[in-house]
Amino acid sequence: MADQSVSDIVVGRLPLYLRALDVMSKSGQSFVSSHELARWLGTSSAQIRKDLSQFGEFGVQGRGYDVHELRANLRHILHLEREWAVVVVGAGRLGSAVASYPGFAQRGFTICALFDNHPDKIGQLIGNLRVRPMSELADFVQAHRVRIAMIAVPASAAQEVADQLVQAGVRAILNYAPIDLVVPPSVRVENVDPALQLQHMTYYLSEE
Amino acid sequence: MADQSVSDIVVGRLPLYLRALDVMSKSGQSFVSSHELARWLGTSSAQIRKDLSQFGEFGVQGRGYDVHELRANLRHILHLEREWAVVVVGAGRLGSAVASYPGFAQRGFTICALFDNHPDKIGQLIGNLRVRPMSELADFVQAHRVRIAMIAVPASAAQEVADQLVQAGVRAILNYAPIDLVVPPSVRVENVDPALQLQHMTYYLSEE
DNA sequence: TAGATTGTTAATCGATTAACAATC
DNA sequence: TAGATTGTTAATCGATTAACAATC
Repeated sequence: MADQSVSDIVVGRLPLYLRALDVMSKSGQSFVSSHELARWLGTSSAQIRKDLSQFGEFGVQGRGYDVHELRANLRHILHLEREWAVVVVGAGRLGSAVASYPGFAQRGFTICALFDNHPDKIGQLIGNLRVRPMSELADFVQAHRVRIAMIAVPASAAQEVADQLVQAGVRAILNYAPIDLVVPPSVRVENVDPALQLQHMTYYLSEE
Repeated sequence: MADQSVSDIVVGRLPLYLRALDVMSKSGQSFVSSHELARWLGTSSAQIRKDLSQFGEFGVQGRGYDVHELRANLRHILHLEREWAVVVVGAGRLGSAVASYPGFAQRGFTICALFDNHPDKIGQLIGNLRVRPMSELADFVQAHRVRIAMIAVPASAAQEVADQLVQAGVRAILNYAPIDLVVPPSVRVENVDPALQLQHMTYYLSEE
């Protein structure tokens, strides 16, 4: 009922619920029960009801949840009613791909700048962004009040980049470098390392 | 001691330990204590010792763990002593980036084929791979005994691709499409959806 | 030996599940 | 009203942490 302190694990499931609701909404479905949503997502209906109940009473007994309304509520809870500006650091192969990936803009994240420290990269046009030198990073982040950054530099440079981003005011980092960043507790970090996910799965694959 | 049935959450941490050991190994460190590893990874030493103890007794009292030896043990446990062949389905922007990303090969995953069903794409050279038509998928997977696939097609096509992959004998899928795949219990799926991770973090960002 | 760190047990903590009264 | 599904409580389950004897 009150959201005085919701577990991070519950918060992490909300975007998943939202993604499912987006699809249902597009397909014109107007109501959904916790059972149906659970089947869709491969969880349990009890978990969905429990999770949602931490933030309010969004359902209707006997009917389920209004898809459009629940979607709006989740977007509000997750602060997704606004556009978020994001900077990308690293304009190599990975950084370029990340910066041009249309999936971010579709879900409310506008990539507004791309930084690199390599002279050959600076000034290049990637997608519709000109690569900027690292020396402009702090000023840019402050001037545009950017709160979110993605790191796509080699592991050896990632921590230093993270330090600079935090110093400049970034509060959330999506880290593509295969290394554990050290940041103050007020800054969130999420890691993307698909090779790690493959290595998790190979445990279950028998040797040929 | 016995690995009769280790929780998936523990298995998922092993690649993280391995990644840290790779770095330590390269920097020439020969022993590491659970405390040091925990500091490095931002976990607790008790958790590391508990996790590792599920698979054997790898440490030495008073000294810690031999970096090289523990690394070898983890690689063995995770079935990473061999190269794994991987196919990528989807040769769009995302699939191309994924197929050319050198991070997979570095960690033992060889991308050996790239498939797409779009006539314009088929035959194109991406990195050193020629894009193959979907019609060749099943034969290729069977002939080369491929067990791992990555899906990088639009959400609307992902489930059908997954069905074909499973049918052909794939046992582990890394899914880049923003949708929950339905597969038999013998097949593992891991999802990559960075936008979801951003949406998780925005919860903690105050409105401006 | 003295100091350090493991592997493991027991205690704690938190998350998931089951069940059901409330109610649309 | 009868049927369905919520929100919530209590019970279960599992994961993390603390502590320490064993031992290098």
